[in-house]
Amino acid sequence: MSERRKAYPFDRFESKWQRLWDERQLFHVPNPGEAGFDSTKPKFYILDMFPYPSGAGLHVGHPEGYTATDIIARYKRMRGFNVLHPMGWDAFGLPAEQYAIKTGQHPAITTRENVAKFKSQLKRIGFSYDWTREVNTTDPRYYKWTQWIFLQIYNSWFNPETNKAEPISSYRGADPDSVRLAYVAEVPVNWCPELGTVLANEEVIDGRSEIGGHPVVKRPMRQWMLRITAYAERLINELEGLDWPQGIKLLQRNWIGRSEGAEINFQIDNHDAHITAFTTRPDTLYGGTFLVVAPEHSLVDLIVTEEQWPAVREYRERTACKSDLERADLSKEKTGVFSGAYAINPANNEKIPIWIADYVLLGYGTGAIGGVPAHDERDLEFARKFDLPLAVVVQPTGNEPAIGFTGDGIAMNSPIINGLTSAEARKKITAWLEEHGHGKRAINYKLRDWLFSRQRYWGEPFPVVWEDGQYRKHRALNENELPVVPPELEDYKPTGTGEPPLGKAKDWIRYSDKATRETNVMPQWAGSCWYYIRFCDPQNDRRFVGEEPERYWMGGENNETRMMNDEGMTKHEAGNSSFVIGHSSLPRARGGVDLYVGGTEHAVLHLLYARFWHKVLFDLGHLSKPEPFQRLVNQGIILGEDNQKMSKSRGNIVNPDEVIDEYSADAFRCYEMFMGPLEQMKPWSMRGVEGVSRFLARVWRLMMDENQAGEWELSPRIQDIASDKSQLKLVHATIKKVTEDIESLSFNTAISQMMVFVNGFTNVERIPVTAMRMLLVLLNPFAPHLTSELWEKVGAKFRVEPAEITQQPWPSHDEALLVEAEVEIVVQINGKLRARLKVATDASEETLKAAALALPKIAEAITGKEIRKVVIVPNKLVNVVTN
RNA sequence: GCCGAUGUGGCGAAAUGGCAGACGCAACGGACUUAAAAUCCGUUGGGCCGUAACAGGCCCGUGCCGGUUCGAGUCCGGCCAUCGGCACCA
Repeated sequence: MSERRKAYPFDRFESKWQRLWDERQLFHVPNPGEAGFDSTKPKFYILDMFPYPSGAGLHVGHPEGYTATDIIARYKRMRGFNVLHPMGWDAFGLPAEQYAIKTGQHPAITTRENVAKFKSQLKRIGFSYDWTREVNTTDPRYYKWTQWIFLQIYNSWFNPETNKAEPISSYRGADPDSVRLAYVAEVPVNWCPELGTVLANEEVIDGRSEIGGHPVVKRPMRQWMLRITAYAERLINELEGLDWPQGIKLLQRNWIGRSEGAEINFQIDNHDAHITAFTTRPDTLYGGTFLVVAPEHSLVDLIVTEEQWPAVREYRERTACKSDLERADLSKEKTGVFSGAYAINPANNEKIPIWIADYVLLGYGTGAIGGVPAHDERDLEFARKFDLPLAVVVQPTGNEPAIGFTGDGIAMNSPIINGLTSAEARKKITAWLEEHGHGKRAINYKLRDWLFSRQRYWGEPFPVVWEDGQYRKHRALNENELPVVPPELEDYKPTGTGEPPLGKAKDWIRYSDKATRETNVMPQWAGSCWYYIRFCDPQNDRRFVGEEPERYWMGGENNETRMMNDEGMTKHEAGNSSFVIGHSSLPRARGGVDLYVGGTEHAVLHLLYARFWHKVLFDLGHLSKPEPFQRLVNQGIILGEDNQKMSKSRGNIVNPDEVIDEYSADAFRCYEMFMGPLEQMKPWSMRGVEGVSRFLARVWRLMMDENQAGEWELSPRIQDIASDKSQLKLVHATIKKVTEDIESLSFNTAISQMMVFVNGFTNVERIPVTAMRMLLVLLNPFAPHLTSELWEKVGAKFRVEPAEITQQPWPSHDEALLVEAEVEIVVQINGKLRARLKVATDASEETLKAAALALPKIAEAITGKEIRKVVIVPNKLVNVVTN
């Protein structure tokens, strides 16, 4: 196999073209004001999710999305856009640090090596990135600005009046630290002993760490938090205008988890205090027969009676030991303990017992609930376990039993709201509660504030110091003190105590006589939260991004000239004619990245965090639009040949390098796209690669012959002659299909059409050079090396300007050439195909009907039957309906 | 349990409500070759009828059941299966 001759001599020219593209800086796009910037062109910002450069190198999943965006980037350039298509490295993170722990090698070295490997692999595939814009999150010139953004967040607060972030100086309250968007809290966190760090909720899956699958326990620690919850409402509402898959929007909405209801105050019997409970069903208030508070609730200490203390203490200790996994285990029975105290149900003034149970979570709502066993599954289960009373207060509208009915019905046994529908009842009782000072309308979110510190080495240090003795008062550094560079360390191991590894760098920690540095570092998400902004102006050392480049690349909302250009650009010479095809279906920019392609795994993590940061920076006037990514597309996962997820243990991993060695980079690219729809999950097939490589070889041999000496030369079949009618039709049908399919990201069918084209010219003795040129232009975004080489060969004999294929304008098709004089009409009887008919195109309905009924087969079939109706679709079919 | 996506030949897949299976893979047959590989040409959803052989014809078929329609892979309702997400969120 390995010694088999290559299907075509790609190994002789692929690296040549990659080198030439580099040398000629062909894909470098200048910023406004820079040399070579063309302001008459519209912009298009097309972005990939930048990778974490792991030691294992690229696998075939990465280049799937990258190939799709590269095709569009190349296509858009040919359509006359200024295309921003950058790549960089999300290089902070655990693996490099773990490697450092094992070997003592500094993570920066590992990172540099891995980046070099990834970069060379990407270059081998022939991606047209503007490498002058490469960024690396671990570069001090980059993370200086990550730290700067943290300072912006730290130095601002969310003003509920204006519904946006403002400088902290505009806050009039007593304690600004209590409202900062970045704040310190002693919170129960997800502590992972194995990794020696805390993790965000998003990084914990089923009570285990997402990375490594180690157990995670709850433990209170001093942590930096970002007040993302302040933006919950906007993060939901502003999803609306984005061109994202509905599923991803839904995932984010569910993650944020908005629910509307009421907070109700329950007076504690014999105490001058009350417990506030959140509920989405205030209409069931009369059914509340007990109260449950979370074990960690602050009022527990106050209300528990003498005789109940031992039981409560024991219960609290027991729940504290539980992992999240155990606590969330639904299959297990509910647990809880009576506090000894009672509260008053404000609706009916009844005394109800207060229980303590871990099915109530401290982190959601108020950490206390009113138990309504008749109309809530969990409360019902709890009530049955501990023999608490039930009260039915909602009458189901159907035949369901009232006990355990959780839907909306009619309120009953509830004097204030009897007879009302649940929706009406909710409104009325909430108004009643507000009126009597027993509660108020409230909205709650599942979304928690973002736990933003990590006890690690390989991350961005916080630009913060602690003054007045250890951990007393935090103070942000000045901008001019950035970047804060992490110290060199001998030993990167976690301390195991929760004290971050940076704590070992005694000299570094000491900031001044009375101040020490913060030793936590930022999570990996920090760098990826804004890299797409930095790409607009990556070399800027005075600002995180220049105002003009930001406005140009992220501004969106095309002005008149841009609109005109977008349309006008399609007007190019195409074969023998010019014709403008329909407008682009890729959306017009409304701000932000025009197209962002990446995996679904980032649906709620990266994409939510980045939106949050973007909005803060927008509010503070640093950015021109409120959303970072206008259009999002998720590529599907590529499975192994065995239809299983690719993994080392299954031994089904496909290495791009090997595929390229054997079949060429172009075949690799084309196969990745030919496999199926971009967004679909699909299995790899080496046979499939071979098939696509055969197609590319056919393109090669269409234009090249091998002479006696075994050298390839331009085939004498290629001649400067006109295409015949059917060839012209094929050319234009292909222009149309390929253009439309690229616009709709249907790359697989675009390739199919080009296969049809090539099949049509196989064994043709005299091939019109114009048709071949057209094929090369259309195929160029998919197979840039092959088409560049052939373009050059063809150009050597038949001169054409410009000499570089990547600078060719994209053609448009002539609809008139697609119309045949005659069309075949399908004739059906009662919807079943019975005959075919050739008629002149655009024949009238009468003509069609007459011709169809005159067909012997049809005439015969309808003899003796009544024709009830004849359906006629011009140029398509005739359907005769009989009885 | 809730939410979402998907379900079409031996396989990857195509199909503005209008000829189901384009294109590719695999398989089979043929040409070229001493032979093979490569290449080129052809056949290829299932069943039945038909013919000496072609030609030709009929029926069934897009997970299952029903509906709308002259006509449904496509639209509507209900199931089933697979995958993904969330999961005591009050």
